[in-house]
Amino acid sequence: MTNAPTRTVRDLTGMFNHAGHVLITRLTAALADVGLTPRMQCVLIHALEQERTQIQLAELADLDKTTMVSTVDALEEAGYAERRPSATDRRARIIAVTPTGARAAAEGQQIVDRVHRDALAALPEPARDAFAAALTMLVEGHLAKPVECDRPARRVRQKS
Amino acid sequence: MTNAPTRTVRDLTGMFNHAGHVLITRLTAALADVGLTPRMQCVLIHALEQERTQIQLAELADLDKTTMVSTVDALEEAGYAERRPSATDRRARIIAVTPTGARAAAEGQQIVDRVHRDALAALPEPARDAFAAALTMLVEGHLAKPVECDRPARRVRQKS
DNA sequence: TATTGTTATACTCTATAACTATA
DNA sequence: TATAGTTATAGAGTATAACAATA
Repeated sequence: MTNAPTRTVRDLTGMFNHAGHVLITRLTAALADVGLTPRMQCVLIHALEQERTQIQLAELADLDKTTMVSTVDALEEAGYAERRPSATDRRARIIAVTPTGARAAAEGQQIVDRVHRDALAALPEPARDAFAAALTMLVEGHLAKPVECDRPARRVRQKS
Repeated sequence: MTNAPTRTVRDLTGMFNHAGHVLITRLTAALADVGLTPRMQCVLIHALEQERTQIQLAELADLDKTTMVSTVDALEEAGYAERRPSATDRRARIIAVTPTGARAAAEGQQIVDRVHRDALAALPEPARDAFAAALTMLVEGHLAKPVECDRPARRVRQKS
């Protein structure tokens, strides 16, 4: 018996996109309870870890710097964060998380983790960790970065 | 020793979205060689299987019927398909694939399969089929459909 | 009254360019 | 000259509503 060739997987792309979209929808609905969007939550968490500028946060959250502006606007309006001048670079703004924002972020992270855990819990125990490990391997390896493309495809820049 | 709790997976949503985006980019670049977009390819293949109306194809390709109009426009312009009146419903149009379109679709499917196979080939053999099976299980099961949501999240309706 | 296909339009999000103030 | 943040705008793609023809 020879090794069976890898079975062709139909619609792999569609499955990734579908799963991502459903999860974004769930995160959006669940995080609304604490006044956050997935994007705000992502930025808030990274801003909480250490002093970071908008540019640094944009990089971590995979956002354009222009998108970061409106995200920080929303965080300020919600009272969850404040722009403060950097002590070392007068061009840059440190995003300081308020106590209220820190509480929201903590609750938000529990929500995010729960949504993700619930999703993976649909897999039988032996497959669960292997699936997560394989997905991580793909995303960090072969699927790490897109090819350059004349007509760049529409993108969903949504993490969590 | 008790069972270890499922490790929290960071950024599961982000990984799905990222993988989907990278694959769309690759498909878009690769399919351009045969004059197809991923969306055209998807519609063409389903139209080839049997006589189908635009609405039926829209359902299969997960497209809005208005998006289907422009997709079929593109297919006609490329000479890959034609709108023909349905024999049984004078409102409906059957999308008939031309011989040229059939050849393009066949080449396109090989391209799609190759891109997907290459992606999965990045996983070690024992994990490959298990990963595909788990992803399918998630998408058909727990992540089958999004929750209803006040502010519906932006969507990438891209299959293949 | 409901459905197919079409058109037009609004809306959301991304991408780009230009500008300021600093470095 | 380059970078951080901002603003404005263009661009791609989705969603919605309205319409004509037909069921």
